[in-house]
Parts: sequence; structure tokens; C-alpha cells
Amino acid sequence: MRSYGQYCAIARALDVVGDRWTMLIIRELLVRGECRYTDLRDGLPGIATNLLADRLRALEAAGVVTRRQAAPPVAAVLLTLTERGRALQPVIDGLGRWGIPLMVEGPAPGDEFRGRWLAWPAELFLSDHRPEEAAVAIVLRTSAGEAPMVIETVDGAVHAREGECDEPDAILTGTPHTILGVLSGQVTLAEARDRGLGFEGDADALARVQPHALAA
Amino acid sequence: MRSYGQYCAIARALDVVGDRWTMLIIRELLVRGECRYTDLRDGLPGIATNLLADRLRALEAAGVVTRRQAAPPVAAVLLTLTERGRALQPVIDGLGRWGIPLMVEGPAPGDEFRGRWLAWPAELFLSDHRPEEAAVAIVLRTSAGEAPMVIETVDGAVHAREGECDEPDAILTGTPHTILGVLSGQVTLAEARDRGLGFEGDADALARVQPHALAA
DNA sequence: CCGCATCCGGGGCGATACTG
DNA sequence: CAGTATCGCCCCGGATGCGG
Repeated sequence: MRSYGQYCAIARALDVVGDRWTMLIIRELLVRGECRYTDLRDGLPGIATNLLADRLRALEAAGVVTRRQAAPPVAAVLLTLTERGRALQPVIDGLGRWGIPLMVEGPAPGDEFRGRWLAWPAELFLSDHRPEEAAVAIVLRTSAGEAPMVIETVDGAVHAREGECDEPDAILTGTPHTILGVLSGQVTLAEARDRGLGFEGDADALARVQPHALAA
Repeated sequence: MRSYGQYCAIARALDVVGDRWTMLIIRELLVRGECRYTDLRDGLPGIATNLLADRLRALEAAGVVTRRQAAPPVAAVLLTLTERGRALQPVIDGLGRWGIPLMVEGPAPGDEFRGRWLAWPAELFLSDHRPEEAAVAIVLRTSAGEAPMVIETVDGAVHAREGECDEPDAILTGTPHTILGVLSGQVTLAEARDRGLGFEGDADALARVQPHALAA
């Protein structure tokens, strides 16, 4: 990026991560961890391939991303955030928190979606109200072809990860918008089921982590 | 900005504040509060006037900025952040914190600087180690023509603001880089004075708020 | 299939000039 | 003071090609 030419901490930060697509590349690397060029491409629908290559080079030069060869059997380059790169987590979190209100209207026509993008809303809205009880796991399925998300309670906190789960306490199936409504507590489970949400398992497991705002 | 077309909180946020210059406009409005178009221009050296106008329109449409007429005597438009706009403070703070390490090498040739940009480093590095004592005020002067910054202790916290101060406990005069070195504790007062820092007043007032890292 | 490089059209951006 | 007008350039987006 063209430098702003300002001796200011914020401008200097934006000189490195202010380019178009750059923060979304950081988002993908934060939520996926180490992954391949092609994985990044899949997680960044709309990006031009040359731009992704350019950005990765710039981020590598800036000490934000590192590149390493995968183990012999799979000939692939693996990309990871450095410690310096992971230090951008608060910025991404802040952006995600600020962006949540922009999602209540649902996706615009043609909007892309990936299940793992629910990780921030999930960890933002949910908390474990009964940490003394046994841990629960809730699976979110937003699309048939995609890997589901698993929401798990761990020591009173709630974490979201990509992947399967052997014996989930509950399974939610539906559109991203509907699932987001349930996670945020803006829609009750009953309402959501009327709107097409699929639900299996223990409703209490869901209530345990849902925000208390339901009372309002 | 062209939308990223992704139903994701971070992408949605960047659809609004991801454009070039936009976050720096937010920075200026956060640190200055209500101000005029021309004030913004001065605080954003390098921006094209049409871009500033474009961005302000977009931010107004997005509910981030509001515009109002000043009181009759001065015919001027005053721009302010809305509540929604001020909610970007954590993002700006995160960027500023992340950008601090990029400033230790000093300004590049031709870099612009404004005294008020020291507000983030000041509040980030400094803390009041003896809150039980009377409040202190330290003035920073980085340039003859510019308004100085005042650092004040208030209830154990440290705040930075633009403006003068009647009876400061200490006055630092020097280049931004030198002053930053002192504020961050990377350079001792004695070293900084050797490098051209001007210092008047009570060295103890400075030590009271400087980071403890000096021991290292 | 992976990881790019290259080419090309369009528009955002930057600089300057100008106006109510 | 607060913008609008204009213009060249380069970044961006989309498509294609290509070596490993």
C-alpha cells in the first residue's frame, strides 16, 4: 500500500494492514490457523488470485505471515500468522463486534457465506451460564456441503471451532441469518423453528449458553 | 467502497470503514471531537479534498458521522461522530497499539506529524504510579507553530488532550521521535537531553507516569 | 491440483485548479 | 470556508495461462 506518510501509530498500522482484502486475509488465518493458498482463496470469495499473492508477499515482508513447506507427502505451502500477526486479534475482534449490527438484516442477494465466519458472533454472544455442570457441545450446520461449526463450553467460556463432533447435545440446521438470530437471542428457538430452523437434541443445552437478553 | 459481498461481521464492518482514509478520518474525529471540514483537512495531510468530501458523505449515510451548523456568528459546518461512530474507539485503539512498534525507527523522510497523534502512545505507555499524590500535568511541545499536548493524571489514569496548561509540572520540547522515546521508557531523560530534548520542571513528575520498563 | 504470473478493462485515487 | 470539477494514473477485479 501507498504509505499515508504520517508519523502516527494508527497510520503506520494501516500502512501495513490497511490495504483492501488484507484484514480479511488476517481473519481467515486467525480462524483457520495454518492453511494453504487454495484454502485461503476459498475463504476469500471474490479476491483476485494475483491480489492474494501480492498481499501474502507484503504480509510476509512485514513479518505478519510466514510460509513453510508441508511434510513431504503433500507438496504444499502452508501459511501461518506470526506472533506479530496474531497480535492483530484485538483489531479483528473490534471490527467483528462493530460489524455485528450490520448483519441483523440478513445477507444481501449474492452474498457469500462460510460457516466459520460464525465463530466471532458465537464467542461474542454466548457464555456458559452454568459452568459447574458438564460441558456441552452444539453443532451448527449452515449448508450441506460445508464443514459444520462446533460450539463447546470450556471452563465457563464458550469456544467455536470448525469440524465435527461425536455426540453433540444439540444440532442447529438453517440459514446463517436464522442461526445468528438464535445465537444472538433476538429470536427464540420456537420462533426460529417456525422460520425453518432445524433443531435436534436438548433445548436446555442451547439455553445454557444463549444470552439472557431473551427476557427483554 | 465496493462491498466484499460476504455475510461476515468483519467484512461488513470493512464495507463501511475499510476504505482508504476512512479510519484516519475516524481517528481525527475521535481525538479532536467536533470540528470543521478544514480542521479535518489539516489533520489528514495528503488527502484529496474530493476524497474527504466523499468519505464524509458515506460516513454520514452510514450513521457514523453527523453534520450540524455552528452558532450564527461563525458560518461553519461542524462534524461529529455519532454514538455508533464513537463505538469504533476499540478498533482505533487496537490499531494504535499494534502500530506503536512501527514508530520506534522514527519518522521517514517527508512524514507529516501532528502533536495530537501522540495521544494514543501517551495513554498507552503512561500510568500514574502514585495516584494518592496531587495531580500532575506535563506539557509536550513538538513544534513551535502547533498546539502543545497536555498529559494529566486523573484518578490514577493518564489522559492526553490538546491545549495549553497554566502551571505544568514539566515541559518537554523536542522531536516527536525523541518525546516518544521518553514516553515509552526506551530512552532515559538524561539520554534524551543529550539528544536534544528540552526539559523544564520537575523530573519526578515525569518519572511518576513513565513506564517501569526503565529497569530493564 | 497447487501456486502463482500475465493481460486487460474500469474505477478509485491523488493532485491541482476552480467556484459559491 | 467548504467543497466541486477535471484529469491522468495505478490499483483492483476478472479471466486466462502455465510450470511444478
